[in-house]
Amino acid sequence: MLTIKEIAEMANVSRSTVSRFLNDSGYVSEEARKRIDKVIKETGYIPSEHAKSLRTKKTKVIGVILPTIHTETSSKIVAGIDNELAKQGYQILLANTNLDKEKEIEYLDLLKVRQVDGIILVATNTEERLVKKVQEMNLPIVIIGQHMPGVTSVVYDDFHASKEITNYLVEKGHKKIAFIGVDETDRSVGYFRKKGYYSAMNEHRLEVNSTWVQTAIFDIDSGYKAMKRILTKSSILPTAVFAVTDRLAIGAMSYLKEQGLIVPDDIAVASIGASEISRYVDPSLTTVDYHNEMAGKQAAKQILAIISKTEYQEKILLNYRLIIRNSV
Amino acid sequence: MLTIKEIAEMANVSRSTVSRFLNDSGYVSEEARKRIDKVIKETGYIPSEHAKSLRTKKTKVIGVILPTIHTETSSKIVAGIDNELAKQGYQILLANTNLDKEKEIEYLDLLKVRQVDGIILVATNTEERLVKKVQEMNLPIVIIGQHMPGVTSVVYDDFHASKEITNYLVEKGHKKIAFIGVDETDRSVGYFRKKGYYSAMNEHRLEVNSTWVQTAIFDIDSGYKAMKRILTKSSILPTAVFAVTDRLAIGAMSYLKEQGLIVPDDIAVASIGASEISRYVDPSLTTVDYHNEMAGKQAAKQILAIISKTEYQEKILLNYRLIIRNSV
DNA sequence: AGCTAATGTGGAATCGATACCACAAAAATA
DNA sequence: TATTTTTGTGGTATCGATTCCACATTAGCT
Repeated sequence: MLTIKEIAEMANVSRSTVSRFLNDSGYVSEEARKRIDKVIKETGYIPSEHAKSLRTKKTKVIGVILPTIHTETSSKIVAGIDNELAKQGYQILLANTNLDKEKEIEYLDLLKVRQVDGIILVATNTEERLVKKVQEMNLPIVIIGQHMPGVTSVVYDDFHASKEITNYLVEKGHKKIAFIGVDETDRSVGYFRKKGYYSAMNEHRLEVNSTWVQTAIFDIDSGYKAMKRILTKSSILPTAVFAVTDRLAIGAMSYLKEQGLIVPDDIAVASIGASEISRYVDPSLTTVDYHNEMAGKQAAKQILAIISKTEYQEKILLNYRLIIRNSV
Repeated sequence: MLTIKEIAEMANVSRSTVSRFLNDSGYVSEEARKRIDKVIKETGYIPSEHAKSLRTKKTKVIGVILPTIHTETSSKIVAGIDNELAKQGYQILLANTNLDKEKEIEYLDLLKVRQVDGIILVATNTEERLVKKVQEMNLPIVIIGQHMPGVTSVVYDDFHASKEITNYLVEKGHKKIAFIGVDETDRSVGYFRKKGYYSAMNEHRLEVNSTWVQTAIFDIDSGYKAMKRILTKSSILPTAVFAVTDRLAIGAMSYLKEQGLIVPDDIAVASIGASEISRYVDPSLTTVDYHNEMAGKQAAKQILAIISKTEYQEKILLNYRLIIRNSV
């Protein structure tokens, strides 16, 4: 590989001069400039980023830790991050945990070793150990999707979004509303969305039958099964169901159809996510748009601000938008 | 940051010894080993990857260039790659071209500068300049999705998949079959899939009305518009349509529904992709499963084989599977 | 005992860049 | 003309690791 030394020799200057030329730091005469430029163009020389980072301690790489890469939410977030970072010449080093909480912690170290300039963590939980680790990282870091004390974060307004969509179901005349959620260790999706649902139900003095509330994991099939449990175990059948993600809602609808029930006439379905297909399932899904790309974009902006030590907010609360379609 | 020098001092040995300990190269006495181990555990020292790569010329990072990150295909491929690479302690440096062909070439250089150990390119075209660049890279590289002479590649069997699904439509009694494709500079999705379609039509001596063949781009809305063009411009209406991707098919179905046409009774729809939602649209989509995760996995295996100089094939042709559902 | 081989250790060069500093020449100012 | 400033250049230390080599000590074998 070509090095700065060879370029220097070929252009008849010192390594220092070439370096100054490359970084536009300090004086370089017009003559020298031309010679160096010519040699570099001819040889196609590109300086080694590693040597550079070794000295400067900067890599222009941001580590991104994802719980899973093949969901629409994740890829939209990454797209948002990437767009913003690319503008500044930063790149993404990807770490996929596959929903393994242990790896979330592990990868923080791994990325640090790679000397990334910062880390964006799309978090699924707020376990003690993770929070502690994050706080001790001593490296610019931004969390997406969960609140952590003292850590810069970009969060969705899960409580209010959830409450609003439940309210909407009530407005539409539903009194018996079921809920498909996920484990509460996921504070945002699990805990706050459930709280929003209960809060709305309480305010309207509506009863929540315990069999109406089911816990699922994140895939479509799990939504199917949860809906099945609701229908088979409940003595009083609900007239509406709110699922915390689109995928769960799609699974639920799939079971309802199988049972010959009509959505929304027999049972209304609503969810959160606004995935692309939510428009194309039949009936189209009433859901909440969370602006995932915006989340990625904001997180990227924050991390760049932290790195460049310009001002940044500690907490960014994203807004959301209710999308009314035909499933309610 | 902690360096090897400090560890050496604290453990009362030389840097060489610490290095030998870390890499299990050469002799280290039991005593020294214990002392070093203790110091490292206590301090939480982690060696700098940059310094390491500077000397060893290895980074354990693979660059992945994607045309777009927020499609299911892409994220599945990346998931496949990631799974395989993670086993060997490799990580992914992501580069997203946003379908910009210029960037595809640019990123090859950019990743090289970062001294990645290899590159996996999910290609959308086989333009002269790109091919030339790839061949000149002088770095382990694997292409997914397109054929390139002299370059290791993992490809789908577009021609036969396309032919088979067209044949299936014919078997089902359709004689007037429309086609929604994409630009032919995308050899795989654009050119070969179209060829497969024509080949099947020819073999059955079926006529192809020119208005039946429409070109779209990759999103759902574009499928909608293409379907609209087919219906509005054709004097003889087709009884089936084959779209080269699920998203296009979903767009097409959405238009058909809007027009009050019943799928599959009035018009049958088939496509390629087997995206998760293809099961959940109504009617569920007859499509071809391309095993995208497998593509990623194979590409990762190939690149690791090239790096470690073990044996590898120049071309891997993936198999596919027809999934028969209700849209035909 | 005498000699080769195995075991252990540290010094120093090296990877490819940056950055500080000394110094020379030319230009600007007194 | 003398002196300060500006412009331009190269030498050298440095970043944090690895690796080769020299050298010492211990063990193993006639």
